[in-house]
Amino acid sequence: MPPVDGDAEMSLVRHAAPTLEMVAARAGVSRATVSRVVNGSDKVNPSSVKLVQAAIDELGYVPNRAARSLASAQSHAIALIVPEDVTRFFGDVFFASIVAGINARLEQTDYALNLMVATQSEGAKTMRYLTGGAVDGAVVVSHHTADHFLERIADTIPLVFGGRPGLAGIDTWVVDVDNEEGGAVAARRLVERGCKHIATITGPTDMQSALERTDGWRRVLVDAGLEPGPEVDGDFSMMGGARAARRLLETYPEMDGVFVASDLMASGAMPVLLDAGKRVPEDVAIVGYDDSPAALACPVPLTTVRQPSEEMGRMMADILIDVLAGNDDRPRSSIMPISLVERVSA
Amino acid sequence: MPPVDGDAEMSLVRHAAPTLEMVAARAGVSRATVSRVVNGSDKVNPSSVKLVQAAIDELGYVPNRAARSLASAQSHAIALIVPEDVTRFFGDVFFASIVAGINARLEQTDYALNLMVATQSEGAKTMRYLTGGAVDGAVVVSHHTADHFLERIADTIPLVFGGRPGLAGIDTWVVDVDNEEGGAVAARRLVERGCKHIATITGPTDMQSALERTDGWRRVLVDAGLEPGPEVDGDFSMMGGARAARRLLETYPEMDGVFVASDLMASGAMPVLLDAGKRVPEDVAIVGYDDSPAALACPVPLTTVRQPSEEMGRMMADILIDVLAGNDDRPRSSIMPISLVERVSA
DNA sequence: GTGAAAGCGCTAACAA
DNA sequence: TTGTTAGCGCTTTCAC
Repeated sequence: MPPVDGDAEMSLVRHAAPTLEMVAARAGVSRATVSRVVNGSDKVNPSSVKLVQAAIDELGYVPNRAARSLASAQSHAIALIVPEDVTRFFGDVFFASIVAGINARLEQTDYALNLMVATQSEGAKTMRYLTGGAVDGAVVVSHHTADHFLERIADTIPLVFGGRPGLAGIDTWVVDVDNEEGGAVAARRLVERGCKHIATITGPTDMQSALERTDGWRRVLVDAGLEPGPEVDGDFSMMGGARAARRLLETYPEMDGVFVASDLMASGAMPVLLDAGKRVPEDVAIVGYDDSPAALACPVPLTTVRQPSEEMGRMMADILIDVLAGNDDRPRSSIMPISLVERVSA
Repeated sequence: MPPVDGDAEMSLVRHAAPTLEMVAARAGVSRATVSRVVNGSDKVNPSSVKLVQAAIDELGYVPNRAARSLASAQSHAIALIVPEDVTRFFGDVFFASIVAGINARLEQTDYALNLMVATQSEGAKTMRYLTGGAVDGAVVVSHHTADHFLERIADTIPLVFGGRPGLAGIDTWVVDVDNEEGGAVAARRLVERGCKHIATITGPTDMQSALERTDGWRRVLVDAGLEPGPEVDGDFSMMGGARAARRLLETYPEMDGVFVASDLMASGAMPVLLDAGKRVPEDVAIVGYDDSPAALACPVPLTTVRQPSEEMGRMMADILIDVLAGNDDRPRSSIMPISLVERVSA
């Protein structure tokens, strides 16, 4: 009983996937040689290479990942670990861009990206997966100080953290943005415009990134010999931004410049200021943060601080790939620079 | 030369991962028996099961995925295909929830989720990956009519489409929402409230989902013996919603109810109406769509139509898993019901 | 530079 | 119910 056409159906004859052995036979060389060509070994006779390439093209050969992984003890996959609610994670444009960057870098390799959402209770399954050789390394992206199970993972496979500082206890690679400098750049812009009474609408005071932005803003004002204006919490939300703007209008009417620590808050604040009869940027200049779509949706196009989120993703992937290739001497910490996107509001 | 401690470093002694064979030895049974236990075969003596379980726990055994895949010709991985820009895709809360649902269902299995972003040019690499046995099946999520390369993939591995209708030419599984009914539910709410002059702010007229919502809205009004009010394009954006609201205020001042086809547009429109002195819901009732965070951020909490996006994701994964298990008689099309979230605005 | 041969860790007949 | 025996398709020494 020949197993050849065992499960062939009438309508769908599925050709058996070509194997390395078939390529070897077709090209008239050994399997080892084909393997060398496929993996780009330099010690192969050019003429053999040509033969093998032809056979590969002709047969449409694609190496079997499972077999390759088994033999080489490498999965050629990396995990994207999201230790958080997926919806909130992906709803954030910042993270979405990071993923885009990771993906962009990975596209140049043959690494596959596995999505691992480490939900509340199920840390155990994730652990088994990650430490069981399913992936060669992982990228961890999150707002929060990460969970402790990551510590144990970190000494099984290489980890690269992104977005925010990771664990205190472990020594892995971290890619982050310079929030302090972001706030500083925004403030500098306002100062250079000639603003004298500069306030800020901040993010929640229990978020590290928010605090750092405010620090940078304050530093520049002080350095410029200006009295820093009020700091009002806008909660990183649109409504919060509007509320904060109203408050500033009351308590700080002389305000002629304001750094709003997220574009979303700015898109809530700006209409309030306009409604109050302030011209933007003539009467009050506004600098936002994020360079999100909201920045363009504002009544007056928003000058804003851009975070290189996609580049961050690319960098994270790049580091991991490099480490996986054996170059684990990359710097442990990479702080990405921010930049100012100049539009109309300031 | 014993290979045992070949690459052990001073600081990091990595124990060799326990294999099935080691478990078998520890439990005093054959490898086949261990395999049966691991894969939940029912033809194993309970006492053997207990022995094997103990050995597994003790050794911390985790099956090697590569070996399993190679031997069983199944990857135990499925792909999430995003034929679109990642940032835009994940920025959409609707899709983010779908991914959450897919993930939730997959968590109950040992399928891994591979993220495949089929970017512009690189269809070829994706093709090779998908048809090369790297995944057992795939879930495709997108706004758009999908690309043609998916057709070729569809006859290699099972595909489940979600979000919006997929290709015309292929016969696979589709999970979608009932947009027409969504518009109808919204309109019905307005009618039942006693509104007589009901307008709608629509999405872009070149999007299928937007058109269907308007159709449902119109149908209900006509059935109720009401003259449908104006349909104004709000572009699915906040600014567009505000613009549309202003337009309605001018051209349709008698308006006492409005269906706004996305919460984002509603959050732009509502402030305009309030500013014009309209009370919500007393003077103008508003029903939104999406049940997104924006619905709660509105000045008046928004009554809105909820799409079961997470359930959709779960359903998609469920279908795929089922099909992969051999039950390919699942209905080709699953239309998920929408529901009304009742808050204050209508 | 090339080939032969021995596995990687698991599953899946088949025998017992 | 259990054990034995072949491989799955690839990489990788090791001779040549």
